[in-house]
Amino acid sequence: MNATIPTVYEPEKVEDKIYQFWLEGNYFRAEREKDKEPFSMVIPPPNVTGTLHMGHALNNTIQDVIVRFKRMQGYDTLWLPGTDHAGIATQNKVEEHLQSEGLSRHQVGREAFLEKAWLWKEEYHGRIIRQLHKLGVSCDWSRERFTMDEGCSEAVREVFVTLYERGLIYRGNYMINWCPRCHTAISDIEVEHEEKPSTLSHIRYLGAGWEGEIVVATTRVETMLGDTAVAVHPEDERYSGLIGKKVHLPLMNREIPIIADEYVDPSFGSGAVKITPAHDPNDFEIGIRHDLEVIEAIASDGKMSADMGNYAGMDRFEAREKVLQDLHKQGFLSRVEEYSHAVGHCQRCSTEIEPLLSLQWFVKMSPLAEPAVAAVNEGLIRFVPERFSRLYINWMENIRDWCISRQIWWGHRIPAWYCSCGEIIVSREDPTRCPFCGGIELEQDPDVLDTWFSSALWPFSTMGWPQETADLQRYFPTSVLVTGYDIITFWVARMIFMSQTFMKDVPFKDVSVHGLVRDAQGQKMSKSLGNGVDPLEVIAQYGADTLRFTLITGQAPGNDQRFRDESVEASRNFANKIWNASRYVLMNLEDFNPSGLPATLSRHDRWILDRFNNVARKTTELLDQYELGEAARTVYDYLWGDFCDWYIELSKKPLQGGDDTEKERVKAVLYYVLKGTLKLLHPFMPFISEELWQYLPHEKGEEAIVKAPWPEALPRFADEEARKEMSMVMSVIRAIRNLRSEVNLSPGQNSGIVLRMPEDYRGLFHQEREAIADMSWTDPVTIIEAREDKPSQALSALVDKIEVYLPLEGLVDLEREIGRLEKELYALEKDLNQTVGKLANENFLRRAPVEVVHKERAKKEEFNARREKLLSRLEELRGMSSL
RNA sequence: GGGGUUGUAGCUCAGGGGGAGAGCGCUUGACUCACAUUCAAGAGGUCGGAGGUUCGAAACCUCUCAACCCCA
Repeated sequence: MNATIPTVYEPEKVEDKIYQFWLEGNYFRAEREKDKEPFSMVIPPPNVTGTLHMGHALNNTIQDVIVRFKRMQGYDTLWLPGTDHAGIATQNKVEEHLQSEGLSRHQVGREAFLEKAWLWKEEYHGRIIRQLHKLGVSCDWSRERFTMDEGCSEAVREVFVTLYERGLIYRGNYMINWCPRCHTAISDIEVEHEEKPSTLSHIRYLGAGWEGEIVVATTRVETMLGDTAVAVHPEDERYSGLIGKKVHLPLMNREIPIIADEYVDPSFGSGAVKITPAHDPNDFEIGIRHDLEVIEAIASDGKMSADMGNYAGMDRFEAREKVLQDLHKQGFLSRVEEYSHAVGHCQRCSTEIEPLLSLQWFVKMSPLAEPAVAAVNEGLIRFVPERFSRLYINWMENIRDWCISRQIWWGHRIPAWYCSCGEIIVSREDPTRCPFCGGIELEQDPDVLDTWFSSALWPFSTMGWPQETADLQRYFPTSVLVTGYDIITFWVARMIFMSQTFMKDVPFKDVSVHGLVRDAQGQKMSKSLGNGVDPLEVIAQYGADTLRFTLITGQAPGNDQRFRDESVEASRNFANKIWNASRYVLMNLEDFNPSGLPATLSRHDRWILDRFNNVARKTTELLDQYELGEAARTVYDYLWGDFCDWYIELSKKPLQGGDDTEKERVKAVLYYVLKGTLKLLHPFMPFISEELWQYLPHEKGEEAIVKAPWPEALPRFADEEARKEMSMVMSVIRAIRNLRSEVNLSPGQNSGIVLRMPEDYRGLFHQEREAIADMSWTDPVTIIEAREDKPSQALSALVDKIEVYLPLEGLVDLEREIGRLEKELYALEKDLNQTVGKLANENFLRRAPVEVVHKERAKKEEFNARREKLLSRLEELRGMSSL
């Protein structure tokens, strides 16, 4: 059977089969096991708009690593999956689709449109779930949720009504960000600001009833049609006499007042600002303070409104040009200059947003923000890395009310009804008659809620709230949330205050924040640039484990990473390395019955067990700290460097030529270490580790690695002696290889080697003679004592107090050898001087920790010894060359 | 304007108060019975710049330059 294992790992033949095996075994199912500690997470629900991108792949891989680790550690784990209805984004997609059939949503009608949207959702939902399966994530699919399913919708309704009852949701006429293309209001954070070249136009407003003029500057000329004041700073002496007087508004034939407000920056431009309360958030605030008239110059379709005279019905950008021309013609344009300023764009469709006055629903934020800030300040919630808590707090402390109504159809419809008597009814049940007047002519608000409103409830709505469920009892609050820094304000912040309000608790204890996946050039992956790498294609070509390992090792907590083909190949090679290391072990494990480790172990065995011990401890610590990249690299280095390059190589001789006890011993160690290593690897590379696990002989209760117990560092395997001795032996082997390569000896070309060393090293090296010979392709290895003669013609090296000689009668290029040794001496003396300098410093001796001083002394001694040996060797060679 | 991140080998990046690291690339040698998706050896860096703290700084602090990001 083992002979049938291919020499190259073929993920495509393994992954689907293994995932099926896990699903059938119900390994991902959270069982509310009372005897275990709970560990829970909710997935950041992917949008049902499209397909999984690299960011999803990273986010979900991180979560999967964490949850698999915890599951193996014996926690009662729940990872709850689901998807998000993504209001505006999905609606746009469905509308686009309709458009391709020549239809608009208004032609189709609300009901039919929603039917289409649900069909869309079904299709893309299925696609996304299949993609997550491909990634290998271990979610509890029996608990999958959707933000618009019945339960989540009930939660949304409950929250809306309760907040309304508490006066925390209100309807008001306020300045909102309007997307003329999506035809809906959007919240402040859905606006993306982009610096753009533009022009700053200076317009002359002539005094009305007084001589003179005031010049105001604006980038949005067309809004002047809606101006209702000119503002100056109250202490600006230039204008002190004019406050309260009026100016004539050009083109519109209106007179508007000159007002004084602290908001005005007197150092900017002329120090006078035109005020358009209907089209600028700051102007709106000033309008309220001064009780200014509000004139809407631009309508919600992005065209000039009906009472804008000549400009009525004109597109806002067209109107800008026209107004500018007219001002110029009539002599009101003082000058126009180049200017760069930030323009708001719709996050979903990139249309320039228009600040508009509108009747919308809002969540009153200040009472909610305060405890939400406190939760982080008091450490109830911990951001990892810590710096993201500052970002969160900064945002929360400057928060404005949250506009939650959206003028679209796809989403949770606002549970508010308007009665002909003028009253508003907000209710948990759909009302049939008005409780105020008894009337039955009720009309539900046509708008739906911001998608993030339902996402904000995700950690508890998915567990059954508002019902009191066993899952809530058991798994809430969740243990950790894994998310990208780009949605801390959108999502994380809102979950925190909603959870505090309705669950009287934080939604999660830790927030593990990761960065973005960029392309190889460091640019953000985006559809418009076409530089996105499809995770599914990477999986198809290299396998899911490879993709996962690439994403995890490329990652430093909270930092962006670049996705490069070279890294993918490195991970693929690593997977192959694991595969072949396991093949080697399996090939040697025929007729092997696991029965624990033997009592007597060789130095090599003790060494690899010590190494494994260390790696298990370090990996566990790093995973506990969400340092996934470091953890993965730790396993990589150990598996490739220690296990493959050294232990496996060292095991070959005993397995081929050793006696039965020796063979059994090495097999037992190989089996033990490989099993442990596969376990350490499993969270990162679940498929290959499970596949190989299935090939290994099983002990009872070990039928799947998913459920195998996480390796712990065992004190009895800590072995400093083996560590030290092997380190010396390995250094000698490296030194020999080095010497041989100096003279281009290939492994096939045998050579003897002579090791000269002090008496107390001899025991160790006699025991390791064979290993040294095998690992450095030399034979015989001769060990002599310090007082014995060394070979006359040889290359030499020094390891600690051991002299290594590669005898090469008549073949030594003396000049070259002298040059090599001189170079070594030079480097050595540099180190030595540094150490000597330190030790000559009294402050160092007095203040540095004792261990450091000891270490420095030992270094000096070692360097000196090496230096002396090098010098005498050089002298000798120079003597020979002068002959 | 406010806040943040990054700057370490040719490239991409880890690391981090006490002897500069990895992968890829490059040079040399090897089809060595797990693996050429491999093995062995090597070259390559005053750790962006300047001050400071310290016995000791590439690491901590301040300033500075550069690139990027978020918020107003």
